[in-house]
Amino acid sequence: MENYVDIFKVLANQTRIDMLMWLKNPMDHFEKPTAHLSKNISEKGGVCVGDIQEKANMSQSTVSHYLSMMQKVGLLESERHGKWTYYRRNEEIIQQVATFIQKEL
Amino acid sequence: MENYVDIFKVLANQTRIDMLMWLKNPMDHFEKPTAHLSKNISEKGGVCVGDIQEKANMSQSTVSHYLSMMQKVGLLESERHGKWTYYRRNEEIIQQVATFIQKEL
DNA sequence: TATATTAATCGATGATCTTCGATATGTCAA
DNA sequence: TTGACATATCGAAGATCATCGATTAATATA
Repeated sequence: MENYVDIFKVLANQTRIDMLMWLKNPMDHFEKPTAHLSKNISEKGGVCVGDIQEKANMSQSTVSHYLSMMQKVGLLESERHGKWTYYRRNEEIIQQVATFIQKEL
Repeated sequence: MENYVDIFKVLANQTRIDMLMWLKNPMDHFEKPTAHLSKNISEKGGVCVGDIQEKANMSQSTVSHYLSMMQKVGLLESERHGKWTYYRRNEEIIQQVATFIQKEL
């Protein structure tokens, strides 16, 4: 895992915070989040870049970049299926950040 | 209170994180944190800018600026006594940030 | 009141972040 | 194998951040 400063850098942006919250309950924020996925794959969930981009209303390159930096610090995990890359939250790391602030910071 | 993004911006810097941790247990990190303070004042604690600067080993202006931005977003509170300004943690806000991440983010 | 001390503010410069469009890469389907 | 589509990467511009030294403001004291 990464340094907490790097995680805070990633969180220091409203769009990226929004993305994290959208992914908390994909059904509430995306039309058909797993439309391209076969059932067994879609169990772990995740939303593809295109859907997130549409919601974020930013350029494809920016959204891809944001998602990749969120993954780099551990807040998200990704899985590629065919043409699509699905991103989902890494709940463990997110809780670890909360615990760090609560106990150590 | 401020937006959480602004709090994360403040936390996106190792020196500022260090400062927050030093202030968690001033006795462990500073010589005589309350040397200039009369007893009744020093009960609430706090460390003056000069002591924090010495520990941080950065310029006076940078340290003062950092402390003031930490205060602006609510992570610290300050109190001036004579020539000195004492900074201490705002535990409530800090816990609020932890809770935000744990429950809402 | 003049001076020393502590902290805050100002102005500048280099570094990093934000964001885009263009291009490259990977993958499916005709 | 050639397009079409989804995503990733590249390179650039403008904005914001990090950090400093110099100056100003506030306070105590000689």
